[in-house]
Amino acid sequence: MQRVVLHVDLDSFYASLEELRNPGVRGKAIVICVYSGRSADSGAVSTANYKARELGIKAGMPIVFAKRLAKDKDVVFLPNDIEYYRTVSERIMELLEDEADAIEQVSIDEAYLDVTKRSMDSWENAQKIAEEIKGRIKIREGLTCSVGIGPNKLIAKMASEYKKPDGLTVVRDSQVTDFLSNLPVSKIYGIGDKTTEALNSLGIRTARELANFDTVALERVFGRNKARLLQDKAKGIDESPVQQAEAQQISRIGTLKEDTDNLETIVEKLRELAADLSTRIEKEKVVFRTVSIIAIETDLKVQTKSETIQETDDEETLLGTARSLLERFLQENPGKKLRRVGIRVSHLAPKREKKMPEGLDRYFNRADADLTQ
DNA sequence: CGACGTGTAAC
DNA sequence: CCTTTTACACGTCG
Repeated sequence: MQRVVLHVDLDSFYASLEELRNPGVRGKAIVICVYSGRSADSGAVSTANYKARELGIKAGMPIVFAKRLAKDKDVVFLPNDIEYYRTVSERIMELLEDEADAIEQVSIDEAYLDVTKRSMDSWENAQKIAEEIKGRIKIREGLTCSVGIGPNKLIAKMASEYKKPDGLTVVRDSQVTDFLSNLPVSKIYGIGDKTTEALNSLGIRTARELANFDTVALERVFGRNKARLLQDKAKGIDESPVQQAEAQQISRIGTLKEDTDNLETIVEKLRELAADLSTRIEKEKVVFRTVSIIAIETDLKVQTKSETIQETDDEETLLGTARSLLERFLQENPGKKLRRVGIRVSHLAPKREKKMPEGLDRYFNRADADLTQ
């Protein structure tokens, strides 16, 4: 079944929005930061616009590094304002919904669109739809985006990467092999540093080499599933549908003012995070069965601890469970101090509408819970 | 198999 | 000297 899939990626979204609402910074190098609050410049770069990227400033980099690169240059550092970015994002996603047979939002600034039907299987028509989308986003919001078009999500995603910013790249099914052939494996979506290293040590450097590599030998290194996944990617194969997936887990994480192993100090932070998480749980109308804490130590090593309980959506239960997990963690790791701490809920299920008076439901068997839609 | 924990990846 | 959030694969254990 041949498909036509678009990937729409808003160009340096956060930075562009700040330029739009603050004319004073237009045309300058702009760096959007997540400040952690433990010292003046602690935190990381969320987005750098293209002017800032020219200086070597990139997303994920510590703010202090970015400031060093910006030394003596005219660079604007701004704190992020996710609330505002989300508002604009929602408007754009609504606009995209009108342009697609199906849509899948993957992050605040990215979405896949299946346009197979409305393009009538024609790449030319798909390109017209993409131009239409780019025009609308430009007129309505003053923003540019990069669009990739391909026979599946993987190719659409890599096509949108191909030309940025304000790009439009079409990779027809007949062009997939050529598009990928000499691409370094590190540029394949889903292949990161570790996997690139492992592939390189097998002498594999390009997508073509990966696609043609002996499958059995690859399986010995990566296991059957991962090996299959890797070779599919290298061949541009991706059957996953464009559809909004239900959330599997929801989490919140925060940075402590200073490294500590003090129970009450950490619980205070957990309390904040649990409150925030509960708001989201309520908004999503879900219940959860598993609670985890995420402990990030001074050396940034991550450890998790989790417990599965009776299905609930109660904030007190959430915090209580997190607290007991934290107590266990501190007991098992005496002397270890935490830098950051997080809380997560998983095993989510849609919340059922209450049909009987408060509390009465506990007299009934809950074995049918899995059948709820 | 379900629960739990870790690693990898991307944003 | 360092953010945040999510997904998924996989190993291990009982």
